[in-house]
Amino acid sequence: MDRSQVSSSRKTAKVSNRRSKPTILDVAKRAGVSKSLVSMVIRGDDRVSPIRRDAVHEAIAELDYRPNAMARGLVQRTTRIIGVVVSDLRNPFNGDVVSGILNEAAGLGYKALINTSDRRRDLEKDAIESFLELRVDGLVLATSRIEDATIELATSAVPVVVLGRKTSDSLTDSLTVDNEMGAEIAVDHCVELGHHAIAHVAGREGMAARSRRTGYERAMVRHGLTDHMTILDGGFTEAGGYRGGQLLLRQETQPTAVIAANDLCAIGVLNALEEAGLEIPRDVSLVGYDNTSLAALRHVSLTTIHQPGEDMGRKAMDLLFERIHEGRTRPRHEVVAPSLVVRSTTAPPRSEELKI
Amino acid sequence: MDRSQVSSSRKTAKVSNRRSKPTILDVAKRAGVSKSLVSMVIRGDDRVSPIRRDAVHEAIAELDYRPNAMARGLVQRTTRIIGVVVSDLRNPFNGDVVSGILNEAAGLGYKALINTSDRRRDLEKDAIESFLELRVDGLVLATSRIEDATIELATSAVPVVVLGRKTSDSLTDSLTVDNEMGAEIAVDHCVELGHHAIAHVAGREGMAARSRRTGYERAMVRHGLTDHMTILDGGFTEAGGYRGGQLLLRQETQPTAVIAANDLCAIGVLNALEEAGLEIPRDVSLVGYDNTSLAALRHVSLTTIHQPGEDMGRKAMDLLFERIHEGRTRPRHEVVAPSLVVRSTTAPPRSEELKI
DNA sequence: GTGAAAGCGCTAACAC
DNA sequence: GTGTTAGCGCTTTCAC
Repeated sequence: MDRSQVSSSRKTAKVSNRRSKPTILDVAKRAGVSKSLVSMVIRGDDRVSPIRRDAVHEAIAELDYRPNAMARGLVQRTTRIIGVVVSDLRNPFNGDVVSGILNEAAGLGYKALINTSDRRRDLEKDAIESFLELRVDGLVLATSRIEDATIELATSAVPVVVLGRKTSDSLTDSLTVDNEMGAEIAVDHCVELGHHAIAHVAGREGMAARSRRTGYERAMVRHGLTDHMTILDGGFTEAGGYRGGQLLLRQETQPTAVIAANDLCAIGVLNALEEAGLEIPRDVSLVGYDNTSLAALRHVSLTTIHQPGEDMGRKAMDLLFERIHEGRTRPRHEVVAPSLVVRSTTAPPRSEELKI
Repeated sequence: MDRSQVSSSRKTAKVSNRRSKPTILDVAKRAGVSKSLVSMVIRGDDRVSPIRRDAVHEAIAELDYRPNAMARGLVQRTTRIIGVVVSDLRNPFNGDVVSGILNEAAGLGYKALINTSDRRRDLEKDAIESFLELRVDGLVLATSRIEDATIELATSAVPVVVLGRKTSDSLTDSLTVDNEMGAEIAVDHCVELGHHAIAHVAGREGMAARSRRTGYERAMVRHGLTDHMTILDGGFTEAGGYRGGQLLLRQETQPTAVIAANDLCAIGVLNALEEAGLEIPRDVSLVGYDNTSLAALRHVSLTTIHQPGEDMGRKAMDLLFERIHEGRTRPRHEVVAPSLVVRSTTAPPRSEELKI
């Protein structure tokens, strides 16, 4: 009711009226041209005479006009927006992924918007639903525990790429890091340094834990170190690593190198070993996994396996683009390679122990 | 051209046609009612007969219909979306803030979308501009180094709350943590434990560094410890803390407690002190700032100052809501209180040193 | 080169 | 209770 009063007074108070924003029509009137002319200027159409173009630009500046993305999206049936759903914004790795998406998206003329389920599984569906109602052009799902049904739901509406796990349906793209390979690289590194007795403090649950364990086993077999294989119960937490470290100390022949399930776990192992008077890497070499900011701490300086978060983000955006603009319909399941970051927790074994 | 062919064949291939999504009209036809009836059902209007309501719901499910948020937004002139711009998604603190916004927004019937400038100042404006074109109902700017002009630009279009620093203009709401108070709390804690010689390894630049330093000074004066005041050059990094720690070791009368500029800095101090053979907290007590995940590590277990990120997010959303729905126009500048988290790096001073 | 007119999908009066 | 209608702000043929 008072809304109509406001809009009827718009004509007299164009600029200062902060309630209803100027429309393309306001710009057109002010510049003395038609709506469509303004539209063309905004889109950079070159068959507009310079005189009018300037007039339009001036009017836009004076009115502080900003095109309405909803109106445009409605008619163009595309938003040039990619929705990104992440499970946990507190995890810096997701920050890397998002950063990669953002950069690649910008280069391709897209914008990315992020929504998080805040670790709550029931919110993942909401987050996705919101994006679908917004009519995003594509979706990146970086949330490992999401339900298959939810993924299919999204896929039926828009191109989707799932990060961090393989998808069960055959329609959705996926992008994963090769956890087996990561663990193998870690073992290879230790072997190259001269270690034979290499233990693994394993994670407890989830695909990542299983794959890393498998990779460890495979590498040990490949190097003919089957007899030296030791898998200890640990977990992805510092406490789990500590537990694993204590188990390690009780082994009759003590390993000279340890591959931890992740960085946090490695810190736990470190604590347990140091408490027992061992020195890292003099007495025992230690490799983490994930290359979190923890590992980079000088105080820790952990040799670890890096997952290329930014690259994954970029790649995810590329996969989306292929579907949106190049009409690809066959799903792709990309696997990216992790890499080794050598810091100060690995070294050749002590000569005494080499003789064992 | 072929688009029109697609839509003309829509009638025959309603469900399986994944190209153009069903509209409210498709639902209406299928349910044998009018558009507006469907609209009412979706909005939960209770003056629709149950028979028709069911028919509509059925049609919606069959067609996998999803309302178009853009079309709705266009006519309602509101999106019920809050835009959140953060400078760095790798910083877990921002994760807390976003989480708070999200939760509060959900309770108030809003959704929040996040965009990041990825630490690049030139992208902040873009991020904001995108949100404004999307016609978000409000904006949370959690990016400390943003330019004043950019803030004003945003404020002229939509309610804005700036996090982490006071705003210079008198229109925008702001929400800050009291850094002075935080440092004072840290000093108070040490004094209560019996310390007198309390040093501060300061940050190098920025408002936060200055405020924490001022808070330290004020508390020392308040406790009559002016003679014991020692401010060392450090920085917000681990290396900076290490440097500060070394300076500390060179003091003629050595402090029994240290307040670091932040947690990272505290880790650096810790390293320097431990390398010199000192034990924490037996020989020296240490307080960090920020309560990052680092501080919680068992290996570190740092007493520190916590900033209530989630609360701030919630509060930011509340401030926005006040403007949007309660028509507040006078700006509010809220300051929230930090709190002390006691862990294992602080203890009473050794009795020998008490006698000094 | 430029303008008129027809929608994009939806909501909100307003009739009945 | 239900249908009709008039836009929301924009792009896009299609004339001129």
